[in-house]
Amino acid sequence: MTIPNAPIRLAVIDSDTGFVRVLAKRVEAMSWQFRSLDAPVPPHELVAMRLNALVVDISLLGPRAWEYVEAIGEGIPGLGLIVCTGQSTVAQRVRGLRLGADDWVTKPCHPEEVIARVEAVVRRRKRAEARADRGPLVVGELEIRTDQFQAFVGGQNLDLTRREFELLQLLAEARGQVLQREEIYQRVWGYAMAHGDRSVDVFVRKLRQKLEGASPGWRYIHTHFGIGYRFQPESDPAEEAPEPPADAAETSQGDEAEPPPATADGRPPALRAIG
Amino acid sequence: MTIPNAPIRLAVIDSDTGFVRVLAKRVEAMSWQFRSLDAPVPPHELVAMRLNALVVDISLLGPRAWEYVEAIGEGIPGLGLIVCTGQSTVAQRVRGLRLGADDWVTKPCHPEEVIARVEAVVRRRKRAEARADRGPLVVGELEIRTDQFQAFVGGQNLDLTRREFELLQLLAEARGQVLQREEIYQRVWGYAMAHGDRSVDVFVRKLRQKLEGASPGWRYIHTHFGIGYRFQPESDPAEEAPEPPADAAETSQGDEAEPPPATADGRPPALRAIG
DNA sequence: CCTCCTGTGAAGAACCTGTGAAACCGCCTG
DNA sequence: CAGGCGGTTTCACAGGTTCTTCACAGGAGG
Repeated sequence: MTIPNAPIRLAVIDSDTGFVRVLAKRVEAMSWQFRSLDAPVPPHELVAMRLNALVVDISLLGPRAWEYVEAIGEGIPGLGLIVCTGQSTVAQRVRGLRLGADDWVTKPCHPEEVIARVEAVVRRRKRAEARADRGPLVVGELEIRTDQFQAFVGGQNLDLTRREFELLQLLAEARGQVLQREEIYQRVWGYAMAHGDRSVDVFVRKLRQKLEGASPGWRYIHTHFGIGYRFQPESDPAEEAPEPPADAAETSQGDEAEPPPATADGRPPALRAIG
Repeated sequence: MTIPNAPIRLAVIDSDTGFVRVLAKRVEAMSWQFRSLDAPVPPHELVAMRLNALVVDISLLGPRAWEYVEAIGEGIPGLGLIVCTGQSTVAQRVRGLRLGADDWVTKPCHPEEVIARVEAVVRRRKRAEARADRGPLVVGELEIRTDQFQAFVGGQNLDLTRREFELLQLLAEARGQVLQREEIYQRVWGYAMAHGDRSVDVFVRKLRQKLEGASPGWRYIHTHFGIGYRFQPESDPAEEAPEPPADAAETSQGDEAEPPPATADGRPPALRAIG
C-alpha cells in the first residue's frame, strides 16, 4: 500500500541564498522539481509554472505582501503557499493564514522542516487529484489503460480479469526486462510464492491466449527457461506484416528495446498491486 | 462531498484546561462546533464524530503518539490534524508532518493563531474536494445538479438521498473511469473502507433502481468485476429509442464518452498517484 | 536418454456481486 | 417516552466469475 509519489514542483522566493541553496539541494535529492525565483512573480506567471507549492519570504514583497498572498490564495487554488519569514507577530501570522497562506514558518528554520511542511500542504491536494491520470501505455498493437484496468487492441477490449490485467501491467512496465516468477508472484499476488505454485504460468497462458486472439501476428510475452518471463512486443513477419510500425507513439517501445538478457533483478520501477 | 458553508467541526485533545477553554470560547463565537476530548480517542470513534479538524497535544499520547498520528493520517484522510505541543526537535516535527499531521504548532501559542491554522488546514482540504463543483452535469437523460444535491430526468426529481447523490456525483465526475470500491468508499464516506464492507454495492443498487425507474432504456453504472464501478450512460437500443438526445448541454458527454481506443485524453497536466 | 520445466485443459474451491430484508439510528411527533 | 420515519448498515443467500490446483504432454537442457 505505498503511494508512488510523483515529484512535487516547488518554487522559492527568498533572498537568503544560503537557505535557498540548501533547500534546493535537499529537494533535488528527492527529485522534486525546484526553482528559485526573484521577488514577486506575478500570479499569472506562477500559474504557467504549474507549481504544487511556493515558499516565500514575505519580507521581500514590500508593502504589497498581503495583496500578493491573497491573490495567490484566491487565484491559484492549486498552489500551496508556505510563508517562511523572520520574526512576526501573532496578528501577522493570523492575517497571512486567513488570506490564503497554507502554512507559516518562522526563520531561522531547518530546511528539512520546511520540506516536511511543503509535503504536508501538498499531500491532501494530491490525494484528491490522485486519479489514475498516467497516460496509457502503448506497446505494439496493445494499449494498456490503467484508468480502465483494461487493455485494448484497436479499440477492442481484451476483457482481462483483474489478475490478468495486473500481470500484464507489471510485465509491460518492466519494459523488456526479464522478471523471475517469484518476483512476479510477489508483486501481483502481494505475498511470497509457495514452492511449486504454477499460478504465474497459468495466467501467462491466459494472457497469451487473449493477446493472440486480439492481436494475431504479434508475440508479447517471452519465456525464459528456468527464470521467468519477459514482455516485449514483436510482430511476427510470417503471420502478417501489416502496419508499417510507423507508430512509435509516446510510450511505444517497438521491437528491440534493452540489451536483452539483463540481470534478473535490476528492479524496475515500483509497482502496485491492489489487495 | 461536504456541505458548502457548513461550520467547521473541531475537537481538541489537550490537558491544558486553560488553553482549551479559551480556544473553545473563541471557536464557539465563530459558531463552529467544538468538542474537547480526553486523551487518545480511538480513530474509529473520531470517524463517527465527522470532524473537520483535530488539535492534539501529542505529549498526552505517550509512546504510541506516532502510531496515533499515522493512523489518523491514513485512516481518516478527511480529517485535518494539527499537532499543538510544547518544545520539540526538528526531527520530531518532521516526523509528525511526514506521518500525516497537517500542521505543527509549538506551545506556548496564541489561540487565535491555532484557529487560523485550523482554518488554513480545513480550507486546503475543502478546496481539494470542492473542485469543478458548480455547473450542472448532463449525461444521457440525466441531469445532476450539484446546487440542489439532486439528479433529474426530464425535470423529474429522482429523490436521491445524500449518500446516493454523493455516490452518483463521484461516479459521474470520474467520466468513464473505473473507480475501485476502496476509493469510492474513501471519497464518499470519508474514511477507509473496512474489509468486507458492502455499502458501496448496496448504494449502487439503490442508484440503479432509481435511475432505471426514471430513465428506463439507459444503463449508467457498469460493474467491473473484482475492481469496482464505472459510470457511463448507454442507451439500450432494445428498450426504447426515445428522445433524440438533443441535449448536448454544457457538460454533456453524450453516449460513448471516451470509449477505449481514443488517443489518450486531453487531461490537465497533473501528476498521479494511486490509491 | 533422462530430468526438470513449461504449456494445457479441466474441475472444484474460493471469491464477488446482486438482492431482499432486517437491524440500527438519529430525529420528529403524538 | 413510545412510535413512526427516512436513511444507512449489516446479513445471508443465490448465481456467476475468477482463481487454484492437478495431472499429463511436449520441450529444453545436459
